[in-house]
Amino acid sequence: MGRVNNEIEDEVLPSDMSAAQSNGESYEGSTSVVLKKGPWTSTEDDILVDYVNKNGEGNWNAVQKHTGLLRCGKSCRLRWANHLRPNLKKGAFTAEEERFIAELHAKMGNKWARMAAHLPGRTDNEIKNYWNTRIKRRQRAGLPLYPPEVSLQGFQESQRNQSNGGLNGGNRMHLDMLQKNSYEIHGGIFDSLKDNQGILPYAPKFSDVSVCGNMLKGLDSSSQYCSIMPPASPKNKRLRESTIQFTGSKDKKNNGLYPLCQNRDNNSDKIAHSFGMQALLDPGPSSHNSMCYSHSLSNGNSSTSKPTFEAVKLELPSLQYPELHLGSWGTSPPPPMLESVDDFFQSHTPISTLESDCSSPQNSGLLDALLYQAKTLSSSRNHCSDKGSNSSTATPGDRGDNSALNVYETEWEDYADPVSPFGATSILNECPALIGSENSLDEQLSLQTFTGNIPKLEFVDQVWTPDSENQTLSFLNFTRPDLLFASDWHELGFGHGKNQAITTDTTTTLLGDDFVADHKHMTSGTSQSSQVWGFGSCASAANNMHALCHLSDLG
DNA sequence: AAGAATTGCAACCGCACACTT
DNA sequence: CAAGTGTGCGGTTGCAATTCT
Repeated sequence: MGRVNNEIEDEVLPSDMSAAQSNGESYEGSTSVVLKKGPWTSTEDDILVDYVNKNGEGNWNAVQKHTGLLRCGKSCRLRWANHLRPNLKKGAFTAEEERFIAELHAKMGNKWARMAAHLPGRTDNEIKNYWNTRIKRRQRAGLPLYPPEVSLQGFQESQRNQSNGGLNGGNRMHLDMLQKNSYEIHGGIFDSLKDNQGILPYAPKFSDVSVCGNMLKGLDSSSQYCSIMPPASPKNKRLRESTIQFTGSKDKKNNGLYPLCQNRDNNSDKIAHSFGMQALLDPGPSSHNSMCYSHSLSNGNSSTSKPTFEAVKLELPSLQYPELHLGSWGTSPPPPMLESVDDFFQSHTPISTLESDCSSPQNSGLLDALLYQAKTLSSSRNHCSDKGSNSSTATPGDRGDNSALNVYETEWEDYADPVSPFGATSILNECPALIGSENSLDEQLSLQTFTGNIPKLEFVDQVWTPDSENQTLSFLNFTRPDLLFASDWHELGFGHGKNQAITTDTTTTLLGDDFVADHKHMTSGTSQSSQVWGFGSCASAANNMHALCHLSDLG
């Protein structure tokens, strides 16, 4: 697309301003100099390019003085940066770029300039436009904002955070290291970024500070994302990092040595941004430390309270939809089924994250994934009644084969601006139950929202790839949504190896001993994979969740 | 074929930070 | 140290192109 530029007109220095204005151009400025606005002409471009070639970038306000170009400095800079500078890559984003952007956005949120720093030849404006378009597109299609592999990566990293006892607010994953595998998978497309590999030993050290407490305490409910919430702390200074991003491995500051003190509040703020959680996280003393769904109890009425983030802006950091279809919360009429499902999964991406990247067309990129998912969703509507869940259908092998999804090979970033949704917040946001022992009763009871949305899962669950689905359908002949949910929840986070013990502890705390007993029973009574016990125990877990929710209703 | 609606992009705007004076 | 200036970032807007009805 693109407008037909009126570059042919070449009215750089219009002597007849009224004529130019009639062409949709406008002028502004002081009495001495009237600056032009609107589309640039080729002549203007030439002038600007010539000026930059001679004088270099910067000092944009001098352009007008030296060349007579009737453009303000900001406009010149923008034009240069977005259209005129060399090595700009024009045209549609490639599949790899799209996927990479998704990854970056999941980690950074709407930090377009920083994202652009990772995409040579692309501008922040371009990425921003692309992303906004993508949001609309996927929302229309009722699809998750992030591709499954991105979601899974975040989920697994979150799990890893959990298993490491928390994440210090100032000790962040290094983005570049975090994405190491992605770069490798993307096959040298982002070679420059590979320089970062090996700078740090892949496993960073974590502090023992509880991520829940630490992050939540520092959460600055900036009004940027929720007009309801006044800023609770002074605005953090913006960090100029775009150049740091470029420096890659050569920049020690960006490689794990960032001062912790600098980031604490900033971290919390950004993390909250990443999750669109401000409203949820800082509603005031009464709800302190309440995580997702805390609205359920914020006013003592678990079922009728309205969400506190009605004014959430469109920032979508991290595995979150910008718009949560708030109508689906509380007692408001639910939105159309498909969107509801989708929204649910924005917040609980783990369920969809296990879709095998190897067996689906998603390998071809986000657009393909979009088409594929849309098709699948569409077809699922016709089959949802005879198919069980799914999320467990991604086999351990699926995960193991996908290096991009292997959290244990990812690196931690020490981002000065840590907005990674892949921090422990992710898991808190996506799986409130996992918060377990560290959480308040509010959080546990808030599970009601989970179960309340469960019936919607059936559709989205069908997104699973046919292959993996077939493998496990025999186990999944459930119709109870809570079972489906629970199985998803369990299978995703807890079904494998070293995580099981942690999982069991956590869930025991939350869900009670009978859950564990059930778990043991299932594991001892069958040789099936962890998927099986996952289902069985999750049935129990789901029941307990229901009980909790029921309690909250009564309360 | 025509009008309406939607889409996608370029550019602008306001704000905040860094640097200079 | 405060004011002024330059720069960059993220959000928003305007509008041509495209698609839909």
